[in-house]
Amino acid sequence: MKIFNTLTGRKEEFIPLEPGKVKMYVCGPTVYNLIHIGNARPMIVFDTVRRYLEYKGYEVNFVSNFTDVDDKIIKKAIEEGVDSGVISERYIRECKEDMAAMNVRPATVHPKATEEIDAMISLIDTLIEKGHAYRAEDGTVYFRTESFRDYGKLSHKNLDELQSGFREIKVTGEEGKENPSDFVLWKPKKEGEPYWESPWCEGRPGWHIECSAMSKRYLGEQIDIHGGGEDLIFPHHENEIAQSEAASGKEFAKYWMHNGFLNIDNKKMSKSLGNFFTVREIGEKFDLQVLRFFMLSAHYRSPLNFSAELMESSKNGLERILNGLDKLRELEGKKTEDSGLTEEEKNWVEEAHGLTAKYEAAMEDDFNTADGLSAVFELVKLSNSTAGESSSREYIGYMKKNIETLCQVLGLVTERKAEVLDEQVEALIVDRQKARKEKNFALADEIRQKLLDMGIILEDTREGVKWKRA
RNA sequence: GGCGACAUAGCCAAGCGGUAAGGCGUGGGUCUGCAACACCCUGAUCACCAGUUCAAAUCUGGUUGUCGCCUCCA
Repeated sequence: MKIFNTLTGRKEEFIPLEPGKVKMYVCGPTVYNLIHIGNARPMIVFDTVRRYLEYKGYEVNFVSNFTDVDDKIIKKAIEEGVDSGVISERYIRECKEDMAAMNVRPATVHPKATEEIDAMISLIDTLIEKGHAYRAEDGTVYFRTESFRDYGKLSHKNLDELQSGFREIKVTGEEGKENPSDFVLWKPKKEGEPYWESPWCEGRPGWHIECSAMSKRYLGEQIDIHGGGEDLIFPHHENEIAQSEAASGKEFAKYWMHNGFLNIDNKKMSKSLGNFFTVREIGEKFDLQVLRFFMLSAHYRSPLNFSAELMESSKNGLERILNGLDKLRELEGKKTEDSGLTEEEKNWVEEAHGLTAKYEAAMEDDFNTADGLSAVFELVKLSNSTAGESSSREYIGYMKKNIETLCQVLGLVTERKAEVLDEQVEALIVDRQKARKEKNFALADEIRQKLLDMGIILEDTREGVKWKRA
């Protein structure tokens, strides 16, 4: 299995620190509002990575944090006149709901920054002791970037370049820094803000130290994979490396994975441009499985443009897979006896094996879900054109299981939501069937239109009448 | 200003040196009372220019265009 490592800029063979086990950490959202579809991309991407690793037999310890102390959360709390904990708790709850709707599995652990302050203080303490951090006059603690030789190794920049970049920017309120590229580990409280006691001052942790501390606490000093959006490469991940490696003297993460951005109209989403969608908003118009399918249809490192048209197209594509599976389930339900694979079916099974191999090869190559998905489509086509009434039970079972498994690895829910039709709808369908039998098609069409108005789409298949929600 | 990514059919998107996967859409056909589903058929020489090579969408150089990071950000 190959993974593109931002650290080296190359695809590398994946070798876990400990055979059979994978330790991964993915930077989670700051919970000050409903998550947007940009936040959803890393969630879906890394959930898929995790699923594939598990499919390969790895035991995955997956940690993803919630940043629940931050300027934006505090601002919102002040606006609403509540404690900041009320805000963060609320949006953690909402975020988990959105994740579930996207079929993103909960992490093994979801640590919250506010519950890990002790670990952060102790890490900062170690950094000060080792000369990698210092306390300024006002109690702010900064990381001394010059003390860390490898600073810039992830973003492939050196301190000189960074500093020439910084020259363009006015830095205010940070006069206590020895160097403009030093960053905050601990900052003093301001009036009305939540704070914690520390050896330096009453205050709160800087953003970067959170992830270093939580990763260390739940996964140890060294991890296999660290993931996040590409915008986190600098400064967030660069700083995490500096903190973690300066403190432990060991390589922090072996593989750094970064997903590309989700754009709207080819522009990064931002509130100022007004091109901003929450997952919740999209969920009102589409099943969020469609959003997941959409995101997996491109490589995770490519930028991906979002639009309603593309969602519509994804919806139809997903529907094709689901329809194929429906057909197999129908057929399977009718088969009661084993008859064994026919010679012809053996050939098709052989062909399906080849497609499964194609799928795996795609996933092995830096999680090429777009290519993996194409193999699923080919499998669906094979199934659609070969499985029927006369197929053996083994063949139908095999095809069904195969497609289902590959979809599950991608986190696509293949089961239709079990919905019960109310009696009225049920009765209308019976009436329509009766009308059809009597060749009273005018009445039949009238009933079908009536059902459509109620949001029920009918399909007359060889296996009988099927229905689905619009 | 510094660093980097990308440019493949109407749209989305794989491919990473051996002669263009897949999906959506369009048009035609088969099946069906009709519709839908499904199936069959239908489309590109890969931004442009130059070079390396027996062979390039794939490598090199240049041009143009788009985007990102350098500041909170997935």
